[in-house]
Amino acid sequence: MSSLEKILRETYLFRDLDDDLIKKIAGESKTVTLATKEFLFHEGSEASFFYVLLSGSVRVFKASPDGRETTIKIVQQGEMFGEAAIFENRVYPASAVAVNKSGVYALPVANFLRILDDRNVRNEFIASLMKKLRYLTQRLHEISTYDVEERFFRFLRDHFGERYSYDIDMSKKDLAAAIGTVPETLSRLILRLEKRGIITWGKRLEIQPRFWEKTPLD
Amino acid sequence: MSSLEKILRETYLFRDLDDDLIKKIAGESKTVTLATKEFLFHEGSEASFFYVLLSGSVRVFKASPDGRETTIKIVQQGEMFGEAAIFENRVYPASAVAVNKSGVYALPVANFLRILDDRNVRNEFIASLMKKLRYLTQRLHEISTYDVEERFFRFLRDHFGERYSYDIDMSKKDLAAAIGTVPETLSRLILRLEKRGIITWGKRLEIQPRFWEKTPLD
DNA sequence: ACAGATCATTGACCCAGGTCAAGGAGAGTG
DNA sequence: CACTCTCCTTGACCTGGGTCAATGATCTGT
Repeated sequence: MSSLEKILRETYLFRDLDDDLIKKIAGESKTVTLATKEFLFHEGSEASFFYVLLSGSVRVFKASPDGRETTIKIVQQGEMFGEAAIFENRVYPASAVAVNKSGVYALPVANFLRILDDRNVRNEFIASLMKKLRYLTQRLHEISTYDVEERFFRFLRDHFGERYSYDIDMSKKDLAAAIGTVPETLSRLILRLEKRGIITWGKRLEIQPRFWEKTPLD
Repeated sequence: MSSLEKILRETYLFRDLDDDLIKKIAGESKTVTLATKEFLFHEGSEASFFYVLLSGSVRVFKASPDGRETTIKIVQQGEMFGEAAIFENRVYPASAVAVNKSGVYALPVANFLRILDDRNVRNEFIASLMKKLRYLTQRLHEISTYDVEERFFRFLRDHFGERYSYDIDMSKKDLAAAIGTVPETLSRLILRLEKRGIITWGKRLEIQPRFWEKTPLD
């Protein structure tokens, strides 16, 4: 079993696939390594691959003609992305750029349509789509309902888990984008939270243990 | 062929299905009529059906504990909705309420899993999911990038088409929700646009023909 | 046709957070 | 080591649009 096959076994999308299918997929696809700030694809360009994130992290965003960007999601390890164009619209509806050094598994869409006949893959695939649907629905709700401070904590919890100490592996600029604001506002938020004694932002981000207990985010 | 079967033939999700499958589906599902403001399902309740809108329109929204709502989408005729819970999460992630008198086709999720084996249905289904994914992505971007005025015109165009005269078949309250604002702001927007001579809101909403030409929304 | 409820409009107020501008602090690079 | 970039921070400013409240206008059920 090649190393790529092993990697595939680890992505939940393909873990239940039988050996010959895995071989087939592995043979026709590839892994790509991305440097920080390197683009994987651009909104509007032809979508010939879709991806699964193996390591690092990738920011998916949309931009308007005037240059304003909306970060849709910071992709997490093991998640698939760039799949929105498998059928008709054969262009990516958003852009993807590496937030830091990342590795992705790239699968040609043409092959993928065939392996959708496999019931397990298909179900995993559809389940992934629905998970994304729920994510976007939730995000839309959060953006229009909660203020920056609440979005900040929700992002921490959803992205890193509910911890007391975080290793924030991205620039504050990217973090600001991830919670739907600008760096200035994030900077001021952090200052305010430090003054209130709720967080400390040194090498790592520390959150006062009492805090989560006081503010159940749901 | 029963009348329900005929209706199914008209929804693009099932139009390519062969006769015995259509019969099977029709036999195990039902149509429901909703009065204005009647709920079809509530966020968090068990999802045993998913739906296709046959007539009227339905508003899908999420609410937070404190009562604030976010309208995710005004469902259009022929669109499917409430499907996000077919696999794991067997509860609806949002609520659905009729904006005006509506008819929906309700399909038990249990049956649906079986008919996903049919390649055409499956492809239509996945294509629908991806369309929704693109919709939500776009909407997220619009909400965080464009102001109320631009969202107003984009909603008109996306929901009714690029016309000069509209029959707005929903309350201003719902319209305000649909573009992500409150009735007061919409009211003031309309006043402003009328003063500027861009629209007239009588029995129908009229837009000055020159307007669309001057403002290509993309 | 009446009463109560919901919807729409308008005024007054206010504030979260975006924009613009000006330094500083690293971090590569030649 | 100087030079350039990009990032981060902080101050000053301002505005879109949300909130609250009061008054009409419409609608609904009985």
